[in-house]
Amino acid sequence: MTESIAVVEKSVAAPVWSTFVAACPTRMVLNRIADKWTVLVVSALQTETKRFSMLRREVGGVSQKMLTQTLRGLERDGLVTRTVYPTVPPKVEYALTPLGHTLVKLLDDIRVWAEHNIEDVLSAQEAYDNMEAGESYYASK
Amino acid sequence: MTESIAVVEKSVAAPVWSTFVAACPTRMVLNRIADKWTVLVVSALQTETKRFSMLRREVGGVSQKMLTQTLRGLERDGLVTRTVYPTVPPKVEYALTPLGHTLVKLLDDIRVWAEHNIEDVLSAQEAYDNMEAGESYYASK
DNA sequence: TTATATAGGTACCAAAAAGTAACTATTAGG
DNA sequence: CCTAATAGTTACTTTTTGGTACCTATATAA
Repeated sequence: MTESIAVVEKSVAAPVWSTFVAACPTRMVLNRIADKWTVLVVSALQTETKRFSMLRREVGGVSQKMLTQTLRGLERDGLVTRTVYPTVPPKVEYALTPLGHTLVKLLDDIRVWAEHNIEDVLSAQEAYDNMEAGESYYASK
Repeated sequence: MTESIAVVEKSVAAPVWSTFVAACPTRMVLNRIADKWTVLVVSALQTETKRFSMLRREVGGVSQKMLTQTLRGLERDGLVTRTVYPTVPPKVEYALTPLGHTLVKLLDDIRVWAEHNIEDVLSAQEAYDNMEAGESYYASK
């Protein structure tokens, strides 16, 4: 066991986030937004408060289980509020918090970068996939 | 099979990225940057070109396999160049491309948002975890 | 009486991601 | 002849994530 995953370890003035640390803020944010449904759910809530079944209809392909799981995670992180109306049948409304709205801006930045560079990435992938035959270029040495 | 994962499907003027689509640029970017090592590798290359073993030392905890895999992915997407010096023992240098450098800026945005809001998120988590007992607040109806 | 609607929960299964350990090639140095 | 150094590859195992199907409660409407 020569390699230990660093765990917080407030040691001597070291570059705290330089190695893999699960508690790194950047990593936490990536773990939050990078799952399969979070971005779609947040986007769906961007304009208005919505009920569970409405979200289920709008976010195509999501199962009940995954929608619940996603919403619980967002609620736990203070990005979404959950309001239960104890009626029959039940009514539960989900809404972005102010913090959740700032996250939308970040997602916009990602989307902008993505749309701006997707062409380059795709053509790079194509070029890479079309050589395969050891055409990796060597340096003159 | 009532729920099909939408696959491109250039249909009637529909909100193309509204449902889950693997080819969505935003999703591609998230898939690229959200794995366990990519951010760390890109960060390590931010300042200068580095050799494989140097990266392995700097990115604490990464295995040979995962470092190779991560670098191959970045190379395929045109974010990193790989230069082989056919010496013995081998020498291989990795460097960010201009496109890779623009990605660094995006990662900075994410890091800034994360560091700016981590306190709020952590306290929200704590609050959420400390109720558990059905204290979900009900609306007046 | 039975179906319907809403908002879930839970058990089980499949697929994907990541980790571990062992193996490769080559040449220089002792 | 044996070892070390670099940059990997491969097979196998574990962990994480996501998906499917079925279960709950309750009041109303037919």
